[in-house]
Amino acid sequence: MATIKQVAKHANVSVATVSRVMNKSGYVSEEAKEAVEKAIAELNYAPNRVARSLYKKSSNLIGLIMPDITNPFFPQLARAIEDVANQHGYQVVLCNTDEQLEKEQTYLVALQTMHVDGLIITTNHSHNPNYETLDLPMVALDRIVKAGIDAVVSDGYEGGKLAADTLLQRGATRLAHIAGPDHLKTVKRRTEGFVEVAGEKLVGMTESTFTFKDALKASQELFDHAWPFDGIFAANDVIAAAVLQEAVRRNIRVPEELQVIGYDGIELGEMTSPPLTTIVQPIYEMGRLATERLLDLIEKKDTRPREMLLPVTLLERHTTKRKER
Amino acid sequence: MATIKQVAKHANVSVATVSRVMNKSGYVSEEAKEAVEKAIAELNYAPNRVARSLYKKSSNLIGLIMPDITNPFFPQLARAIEDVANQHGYQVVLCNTDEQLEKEQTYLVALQTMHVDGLIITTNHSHNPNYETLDLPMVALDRIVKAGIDAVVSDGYEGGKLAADTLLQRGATRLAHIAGPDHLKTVKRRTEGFVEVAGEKLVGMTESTFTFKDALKASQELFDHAWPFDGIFAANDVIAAAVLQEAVRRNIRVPEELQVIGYDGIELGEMTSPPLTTIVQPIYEMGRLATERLLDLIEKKDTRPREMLLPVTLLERHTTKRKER
DNA sequence: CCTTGATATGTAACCGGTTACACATTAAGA
DNA sequence: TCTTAATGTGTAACCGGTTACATATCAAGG
Repeated sequence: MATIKQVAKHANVSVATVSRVMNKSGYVSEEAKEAVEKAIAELNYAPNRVARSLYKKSSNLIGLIMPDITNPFFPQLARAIEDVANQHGYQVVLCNTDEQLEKEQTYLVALQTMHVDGLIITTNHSHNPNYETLDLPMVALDRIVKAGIDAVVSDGYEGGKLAADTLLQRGATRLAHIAGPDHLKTVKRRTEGFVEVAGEKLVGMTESTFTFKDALKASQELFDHAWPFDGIFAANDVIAAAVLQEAVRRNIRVPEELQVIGYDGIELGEMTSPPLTTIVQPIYEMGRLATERLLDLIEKKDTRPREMLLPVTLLERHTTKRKER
Repeated sequence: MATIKQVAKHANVSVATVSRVMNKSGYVSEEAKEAVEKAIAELNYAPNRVARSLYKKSSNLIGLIMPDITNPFFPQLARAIEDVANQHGYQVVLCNTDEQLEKEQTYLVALQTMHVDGLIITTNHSHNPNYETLDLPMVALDRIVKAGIDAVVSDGYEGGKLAADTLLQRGATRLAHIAGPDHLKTVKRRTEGFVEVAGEKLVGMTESTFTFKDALKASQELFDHAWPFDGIFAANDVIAAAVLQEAVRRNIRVPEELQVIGYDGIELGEMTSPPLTTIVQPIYEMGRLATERLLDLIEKKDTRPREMLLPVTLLERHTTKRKER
C-alpha cells in the first residue's frame, strides 16, 4: 500500500498538500490538485485509517453489542445498523455477549482501546455498572437502559393490548400467555399490556426464555395445566412458533380451536404452518433510527438524550380468524 | 484514557520499560515491574490499540464478508467465527455485500485501509477479480473460490446422495428436487449428488434462490407441474420450509404422502410443523475451523493452502418416515 | 509605492504505542 | 584483577496520517 509520502514525492509536493486535497481543506492550486490526483490514481493510494485514527482519535468504527446474533430477532437489526453505518463510512464490530457480564466487560475495553466512535447496545445490563462510566456516545436498542441514555424501542405495551384486543375481537374467550424473560423491561411491557386488556379472561400464563427449546417446554406445560384456552399471545415469535408446533402435535386446530399471536414480525413467522399472525415491530426501522441517532451523537449534532417509542402493527396471517363484520 | 507516558511517569520509569512489562519482552527488574503494574492498576491503563496497530501493521481485526446476515444460515457461522476470534483476542468487522460487486469492493478497501489481519469470505466471487490481488490471509467458508485459497465446506455431494438414499430407503418412488442458485458451486454439488442417486426416479425439479418468498413460488410451481411425487429434497432448509408450508396448504400429509428433506441443519428446521428432517452440515464447526485456520495463516504457522471438506449427517425429525427394518 | 488580505505550500510537531540502540551495572569466568 | 556476557533502562526514531505555524507570492486598495 502506498503512503502519503510516496504520493507526495510522486506528485512533487509536500505531504501537507496531499492531505489537503484528500480532505478538501485549506488552499490548493489547481495544478497541485491535479498532480496529486494523478499520483493518487497511479499509485492506487488510499489513506491509512489507522494513522488517521491515531491523530483524530476517531476510528469510524461502531461497536454493536448483542446477546446472541443467533437469536433470529437480531440479524435484521444488525443488518439495518450495518447498512446505515456503511452508508456513512462507518464499519461495525460485532460483539456477542450472551448477556454475560464478563464477556461484556472484555468487549468494552477492547472497543474502547480500539477507539470505536460509539456503541449500540441491544443487551440488558441494568446490572452492569460499566456503561455509565463510559464516556462514549451510545444508544440502546430494543432495551431500556436508564434515563440519560438514548433508546429506541417499540411500544410493547400497546402491542400487548393490541394482541388481547384482537384475540377478543375474533371471538376468543379464554386467553393464555407466555411471557418472556423477566429482566427485559421492553418485553415485560408486552405482558403488562396483554394482561391489562385480557382481564379475567386470562386463564393461563407462564414464562420462557427466547430459545425454541425452552419455549417448547413452556408450551407443553401450559397445555398440560391450563388447557382449554382459545387464544394465546406469546412474548415473541419464537415462542409463538413453539406454541404452534405443540398445538399441531396435539391435533389442536389453529386457528379454529386456538388462535395464536406472536410478537416481533421476524421472517420465521412466514415459515410456520399456518403462517403466524403477529404484532410487528418495525425492526429494520428501529435499527436505522438507532444508528442515525448514534451518528448524530458522534457528530455532536444533538446531545439531548431522547427515547423513541415506535408504534407496532398487527400483521394478520393465518393463526387468527378472519375479522367478523 | 491514560497513556503509556502517564504510566511511565507515575511509575518513575521510561515508556520503554512500561512497554516491556506490558509485552513481557526484554529485561525488566522485579521492582520496576511492580511499580509499573501498580501504576497500570491505579491509572486503569489499557494500551491504545490504534497506536500499536500503526507501528505493528496489524490490528487484531478480521473482516467477515457475507452476502446477508439476515439469511438464517449465516448467524451461526458469524457466531462461531466471532467466538473463536474473540478467544484469540481478535474482533470481527461485519460486512454484508448482497453479493454486489460494488459493495464488496468498497468494503475491501475499507478493510484494507483499517489494516484488518485477515478475511473470511462466505460470499461468491468467481466473478470478482479483487480478491486475487489482495495480499491478505483469507479463507473461504461454505464457498469455493479458487485453487490457492483456503476453503472449508461441507460435503454437499455426499449430502445430496444421502438425501436421495434416505428418501428411497423410506419407500419414496417418485422424487423431486428444488436446487439452489446456480452460481454457488457448493450448492450445486448437493444437486449433483441427489440427481446421481435419484436417477430416473426423479420426476420433477426446479430452482430457487434462498429467500422464503422465492422458495414458496418455486414450490408452488413444482406442485402445479410435477405433482405427484412422494419424496423431495430441497437445497437448503429455507426452501424445505417453503415446500412444507405449501404441502400443508394443499392438504398433502407429510410424511405419509410426501417426505421432505432439507439441507443445513439450522434451527428453523426444528420450528416447522412437522419438524424438518435434514442433512446437517456442522455449521458452528465450519466457522470454528475456518477461523482457526485463518488465525494460523495470520500467524504464519502454515501457509500451504488447504481445502477442508467436512462430512454431513442425516438428522431425522418428522418429515420422513421411520426407518423400515 | 506600500500595506493588507487572500492564496499557496512546506516543515515539523503530534497522536501513542514499539523497538533499535546506546549505555550502565553486575555477576561469572579466566 | 580483567574480560565478557547477562541484565536493566532510557532516548529517540518510527509507523502514516493531520494540522499549526512559518513563509512566500500576488492582486487590490489607498
